Amino acid sequence: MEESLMKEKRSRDDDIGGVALAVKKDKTSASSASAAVGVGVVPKVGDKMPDCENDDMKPSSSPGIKDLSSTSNKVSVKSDTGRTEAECSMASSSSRQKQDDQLESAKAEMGEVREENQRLKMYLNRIMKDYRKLQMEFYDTVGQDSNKSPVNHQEQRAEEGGEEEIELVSLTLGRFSGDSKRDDKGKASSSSHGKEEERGNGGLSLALDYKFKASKSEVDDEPLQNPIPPSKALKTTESGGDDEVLQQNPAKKARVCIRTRCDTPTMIDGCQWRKYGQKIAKGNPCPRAYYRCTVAPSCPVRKQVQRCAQDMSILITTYEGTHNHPLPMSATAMASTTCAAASMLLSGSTSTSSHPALHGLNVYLSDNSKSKFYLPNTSLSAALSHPTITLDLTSTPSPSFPFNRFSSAFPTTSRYNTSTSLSFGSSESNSGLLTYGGSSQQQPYTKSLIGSLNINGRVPQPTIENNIYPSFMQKNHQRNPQQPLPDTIAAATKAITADPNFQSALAEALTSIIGAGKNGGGDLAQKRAFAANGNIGCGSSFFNKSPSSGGSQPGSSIFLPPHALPFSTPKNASTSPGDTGNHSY
DNA sequence: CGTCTTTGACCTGCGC
DNA sequence: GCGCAGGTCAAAGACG
Repeated sequence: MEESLMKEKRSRDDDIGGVALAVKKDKTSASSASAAVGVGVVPKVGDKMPDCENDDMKPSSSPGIKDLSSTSNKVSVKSDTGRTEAECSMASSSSRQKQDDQLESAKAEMGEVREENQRLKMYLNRIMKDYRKLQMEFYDTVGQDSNKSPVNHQEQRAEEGGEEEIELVSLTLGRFSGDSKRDDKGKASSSSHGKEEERGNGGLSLALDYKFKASKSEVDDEPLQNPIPPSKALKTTESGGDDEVLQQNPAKKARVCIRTRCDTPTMIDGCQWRKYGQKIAKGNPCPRAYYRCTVAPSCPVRKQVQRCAQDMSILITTYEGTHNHPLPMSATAMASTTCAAASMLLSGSTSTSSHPALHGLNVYLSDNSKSKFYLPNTSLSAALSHPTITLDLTSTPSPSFPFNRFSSAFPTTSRYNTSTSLSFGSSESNSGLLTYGGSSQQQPYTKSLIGSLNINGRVPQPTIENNIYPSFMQKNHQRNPQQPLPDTIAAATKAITADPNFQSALAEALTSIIGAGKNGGGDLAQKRAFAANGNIGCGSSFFNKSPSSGGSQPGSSIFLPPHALPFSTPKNASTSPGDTGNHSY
């Protein structure tokens, strides 16, 4: 709204400039005409431009519409064309009269434009005032709610302090503009590497965005970093890191671990992976599979997939590295999220504020002092050689989480003695996939999913064959009546993330958004997502498509049947070639 | 026949 | 220095 107004205002300003330019143009033409006369060119009949050459008639840099008249006054004096001064004076007089007319009309026009501009300014100011007023009301509401929890209390304190971030939840599909830093250092590998990176910088990225409005420079936070310092493999392919990464985690690889409930062998994230190894890790009877990105031959990104020892239904996928190639559109969602998580991890941030893609995902950060930050359900650890951030998509946020859950799996060190967990909350859903349909068509990426998802309180359908998008808030109220969930966006976020079907629904919604516009399927997907009784359609056809039907299914998600055995990895378990993005994990 | 997975061997880092 | 565990390599086999 604000932006459009500014645009409009700018447009008005341009109009003003156009008028001024037109005036100058007239003057210029007059000057050139007079100059032509000066060299003996006969002016057209009826052309009342002065016959007298006059250097003063040349365009002046001054606003000087009045200059026209003033220079016209000198015409008769300086005339050297052989005409009498009287003739020259008559011509000058008529010319001056015409110019005066033009001047008057131009002045009148400018006056009108100025008035309109003033009106628009007032209108803009009024809207800005209303906007701020509403903003303050919203903050007040959030502040009241935040009193009920230490997490929100901190937010309120931040608001009151005026220096900390003030949160605005928005789930956005947007472009990341800040990959510029990532690729600066190491491009030992292919020469096209950098170009691809540059190309990718403008690509679509998709993230759950929890923006801190009114916070200085937080929106334009640092570029998404490559969380992975160079590994042995990376040394020859890419630098794998920026200075900050290297400074903070020298010789350490940052990883983003994602826990999902998933019956499929691997989490389908839209990227192409090739299995290159498998190991039985100590303490876990389930083998750990090692995958490498095969979208580009030199891509250093790896991922590890392992079942949780405690709960075999939980799939733990660990990403590391940075894609040095454009990503399939369907892979950008996961890439952005994990990239943001890694970025947060590597920036050493104990606040989510610097990583918008993680905001709104109920992230707790905790340290030894037991003080809580706003990072529930995200585990952050550097226990081993790699700082790892865990995004937990499996469970409902718990106040005691994650310390009990991850304490054994991710022992902390003195330096990174923090536990951060990020939860989408899906304790029941068995669709751990985070698959987003591919599409090459650009969409109005910056959408607020809060609005777009159209949460309307409908009862979710029991199966994915139907619209499964539930009333997250209502459902959450029913499930946890003791938990106050006030009617605020923060509460909505909490409710959304706590809902078991959120993953699927969100994935579908994002699929719809991204996939829309590429073809009919995309449009259909969008319609499914945003129409249909206000529910987010969880397009059953998408989820029922077999992965074997081809890796390139624009606008489709892939749902592997639950009977698939863990680690009986199908070929092309996660493929989605298509459009490009560029992301790091 | 090309691609991918499997799997044992090898390498590397870390703790003792 | 040694052992352990994680991670990677590469040959062999499977599959379409």
